[in-house]
Amino acid sequence: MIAKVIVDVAVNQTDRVFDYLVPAEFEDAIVPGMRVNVSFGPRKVQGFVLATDDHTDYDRGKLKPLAELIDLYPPLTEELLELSKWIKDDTLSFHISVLKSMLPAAMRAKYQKKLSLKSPEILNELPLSLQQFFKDDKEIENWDEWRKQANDEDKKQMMKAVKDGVLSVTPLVMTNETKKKQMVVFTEKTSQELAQASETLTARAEKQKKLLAYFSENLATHEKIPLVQLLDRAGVSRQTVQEMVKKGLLIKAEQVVDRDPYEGRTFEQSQPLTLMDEQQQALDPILSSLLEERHETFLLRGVTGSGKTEIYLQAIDYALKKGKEAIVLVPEISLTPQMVTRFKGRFGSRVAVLHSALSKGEKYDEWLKIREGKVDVAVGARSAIFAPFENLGIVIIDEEHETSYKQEEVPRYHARQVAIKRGQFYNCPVILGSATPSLESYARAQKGVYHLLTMEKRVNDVQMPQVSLVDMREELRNGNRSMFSNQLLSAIQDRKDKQEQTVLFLNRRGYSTFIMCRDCGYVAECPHCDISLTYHRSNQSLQCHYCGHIETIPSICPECSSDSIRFFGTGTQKVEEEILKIFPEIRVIRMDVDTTRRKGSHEKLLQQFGEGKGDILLGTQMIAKGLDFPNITLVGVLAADSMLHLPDFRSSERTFQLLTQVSGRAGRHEKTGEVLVQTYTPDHYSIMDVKSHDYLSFFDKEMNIRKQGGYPPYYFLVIIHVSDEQLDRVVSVTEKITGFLKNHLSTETMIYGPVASAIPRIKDRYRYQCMIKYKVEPKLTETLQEVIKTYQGEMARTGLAITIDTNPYMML
DNA sequence: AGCACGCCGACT
DNA sequence: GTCGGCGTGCTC
Repeated sequence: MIAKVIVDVAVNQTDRVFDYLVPAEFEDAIVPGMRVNVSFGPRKVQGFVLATDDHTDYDRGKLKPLAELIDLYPPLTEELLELSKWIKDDTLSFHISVLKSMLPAAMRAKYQKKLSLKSPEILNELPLSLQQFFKDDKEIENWDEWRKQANDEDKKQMMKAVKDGVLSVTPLVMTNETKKKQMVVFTEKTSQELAQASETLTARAEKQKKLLAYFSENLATHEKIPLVQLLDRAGVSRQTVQEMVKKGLLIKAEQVVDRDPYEGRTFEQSQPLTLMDEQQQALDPILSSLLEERHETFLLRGVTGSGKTEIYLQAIDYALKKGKEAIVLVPEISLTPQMVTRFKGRFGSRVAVLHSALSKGEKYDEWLKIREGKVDVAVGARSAIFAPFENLGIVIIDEEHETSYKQEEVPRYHARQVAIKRGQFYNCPVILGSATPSLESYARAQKGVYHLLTMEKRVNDVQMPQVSLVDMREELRNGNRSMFSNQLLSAIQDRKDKQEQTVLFLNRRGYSTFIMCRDCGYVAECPHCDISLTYHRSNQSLQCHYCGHIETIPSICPECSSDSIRFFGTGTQKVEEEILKIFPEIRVIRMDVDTTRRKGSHEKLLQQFGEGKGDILLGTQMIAKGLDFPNITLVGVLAADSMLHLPDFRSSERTFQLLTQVSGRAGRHEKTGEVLVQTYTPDHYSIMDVKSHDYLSFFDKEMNIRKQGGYPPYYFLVIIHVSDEQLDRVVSVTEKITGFLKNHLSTETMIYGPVASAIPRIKDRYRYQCMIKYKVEPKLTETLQEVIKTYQGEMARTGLAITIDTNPYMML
């Protein structure tokens, strides 16, 4: 038997199957989708079995046998293997990169080199300084790691010893998919036997008697108790337990436990809510698609607070009743406790949550529950789209317009496309939900490619919040130079008086604190990147967000020696300070990367706010979504247009989506909500349409602009990034690529470039790009592959880097 | 990617 | 005469 294997060597030349002989002992066990260890050239690597058959085009006599099977059970299903082929073609990634990204991080191979003494008796052949590392059978577990922290002399000696054959290097392939283990204690004796044993103990053995008594009173024979728990409950020490183990009365053992990240938390069981007419009308077509086992993509556009989640829940419930499984994708930042609680509350322990805040091990455990069929709902961020279900009944993508569904590293897949592929395979519906659908999706729904479902009303006929625009130019003219308009200040005061809550939203994107000289206009910039340095208050430094360069804050301008050098821009910390200056008695809960870094702090802050322990919730992106507190009646947006002018054709769309999203936080229940949007461009359509809650109007205007500019959804995009330390090479390579594309692609396709990227230099590397806009281009993949092939040698030898992004989201 | 093979310069 | 530089090519 022959196995077709994709090896874990991510380069162009090895991006194809390699044939291996399957040793007779593995023939019955081997299944496509399993990981295997194979020798590949002179080394050992991991690989994935794509298929097994009896055929090979290679010289049979030269085939190597595969070394070992890693899995008892294939982590990837046949369907996921097929899917991986489509993704690698679509995104021009290496097959191995796609396969690896389908698995939880804990299962991805780690390669290390172990350094050990050839034989123990030659220890004294080593230089004296190195002997400490190898005496008493010691070894260096991770040679690459060791080299990073060792001094040069030791390193040199060590390498010489390897060369002289005193030390040997053993390559290891490993993973860390270990399940959590805990020590448990149990007894094989009956309680009578324990009581008898207790009497034979001396009078001084008080603790031992106590321990035995605890066992005979509380635990049945063979019943296991975790060691930590036992110590706590019986009130004895480890030594006492150890003593009893020695005497053969108790037995200690290691046991694998299921790590449940939500252990110990109870979720109140929720029942399906009665749907409003509009909701029912949206749900019905989904249910019939489920009933008829027909693939269909639905675009559910429902205004904020229209009850989309309830529709998801009921659709899933229906799928589960048919014995099928469900995947729910939620944007990373909105994987809030509130969302998890709703799913856990309805489906209880049938839900696995793949949360970015979980540890590698916890994620692996959740993944395993899916693979082993212990759960039938997976809720998670982007990568949860690869949940290894085998009888998928429905896929839901909440906040479908979110850009985080596009992976920005290789493989650059979009979860929406992957979801539809899986839906087609399983003949099941895919639901894309959003209050502000992406232009791509809504255009498809209009064309009838997706089935459009609309909900214009909020649940219980709650009114949409009143949105007012505050013209900050006007404020400036009236002498208000602060970041708060008078209107916003009095509204905050008003809520404080009424004991209602306020959400203040600061959009940090394209808006950071930088340092500038007021006399000569000097701006502190990174010496390695073409970008200004950001002021970090916590350690009083200037940092580059792209390369991590840190420097101290100059007290005088390095250019003109003036001392009027100062900070510009606004951060959440600054806003908090300013608020407290104006309203010293107001309680502000600030949520940003700094205050939510610690695990669980996100949740904690929201809980505090929910309990009314704060008057104002101040934050960035992360507060825009999903929060639902009845007492929020005011939402203030400090700088609505801060990202409107980013060099990205989606900036208007993002502005509209984000503002609509934050506005939706206000007045979701009995109390009506008010939204104040501060802006310097109040007549921009993306801001005006937020005021009138008019998605369709925004859609039409934006579509027009996309049509004129030749952007999606009218055209498809591909961006080719080229970077290198030498500017002339970047330019010439990009030029050649552009020319090549012009010669090989159809005449209707537009090719732009070479142009410098929006940030022309990062980490001392120059960056150029070339953009392709096309409608139909059957030769695209082939042509792009040709480009990669042409430069693969140069990329391997030198620092030249070329990356291709099909359907890019990051234009920078 | 790694690693071996292989063909030209400065050294015991 | 040999050690070692890194260009080239292969890995079932």
